Amino acid sequence: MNISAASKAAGLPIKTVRYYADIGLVRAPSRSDAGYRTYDDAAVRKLVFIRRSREFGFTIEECRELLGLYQDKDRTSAEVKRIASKRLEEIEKKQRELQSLHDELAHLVKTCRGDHRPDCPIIDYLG
Amino acid sequence: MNISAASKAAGLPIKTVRYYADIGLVRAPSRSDAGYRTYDDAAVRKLVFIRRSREFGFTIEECRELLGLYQDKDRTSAEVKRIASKRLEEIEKKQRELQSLHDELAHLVKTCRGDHRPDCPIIDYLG
DNA sequence: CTTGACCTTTCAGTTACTGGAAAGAATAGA
DNA sequence: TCTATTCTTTCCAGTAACTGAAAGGTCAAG
Repeated sequence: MNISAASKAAGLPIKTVRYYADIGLVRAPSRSDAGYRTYDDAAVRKLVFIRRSREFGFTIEECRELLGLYQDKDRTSAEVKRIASKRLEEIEKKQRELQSLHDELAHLVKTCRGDHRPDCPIIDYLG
Repeated sequence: MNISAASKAAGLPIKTVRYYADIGLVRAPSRSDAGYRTYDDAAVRKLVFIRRSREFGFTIEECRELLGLYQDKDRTSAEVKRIASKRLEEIEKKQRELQSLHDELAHLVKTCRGDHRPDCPIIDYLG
């Protein structure tokens, strides 16, 4: 499987697949005589694993850890859970931040008349 | 006012104040003989304005626009409201994304036993 | 006069890619 | 077989919004 087939199968842009190889996250298992990266199903599975992990917002380094655990038959689920819980807390923190931002900004937007005149509670609040 | 006093008054790191000057967002109104940036109250007010805008998540370019409107006595509140509404929609979009991420991940974390054994619904889901 | 705090510029690094250029390799069609 | 197109390679640069560090000039206190 050349890189374009692998990238399609994994649901990732070619550039990204190459990037993941560069940083040693998921290397192509082999190269053709001409130097083309050649992927097999196992490599594609790893790419899919990374894509899903990234979709959850795990950083590349966390993905590296998770991929290590994915391939480690002696892993403990406690280790996986620790990483996932950390991410979950970050999500919850972000949610709280967004919520208060939302409430404040929504209030300002609601009270701004949005007409041709210059007076504006949004600007007043920021200034 | 030298840069450190201005940065304290504005609640921004010195590096950031210098950065904002570099990109032409808020330049120091003058320089001392030795070339030190010198800030006055009006400049500090602009820095505070930018800080608050950034806290709402407006991009630097949006901050530039907002600062322009802040200083424009002929602005219309409609223009301000348009920018703020756009940001509000982005926040709401992000909130929806985070909510579904949260629900999925929370479910996985809850069902993971987190013990010494390798079987793990989180890893299963990602793989 | 020296010490230490403060200021300057410039360069590099951060995250996770993405775009583009130049050039070699493979393939399909005439 | 020749050619046109597509695929691949590597390398370099850019993104957003800073942040850290290096190397050196300035200023106030003791």
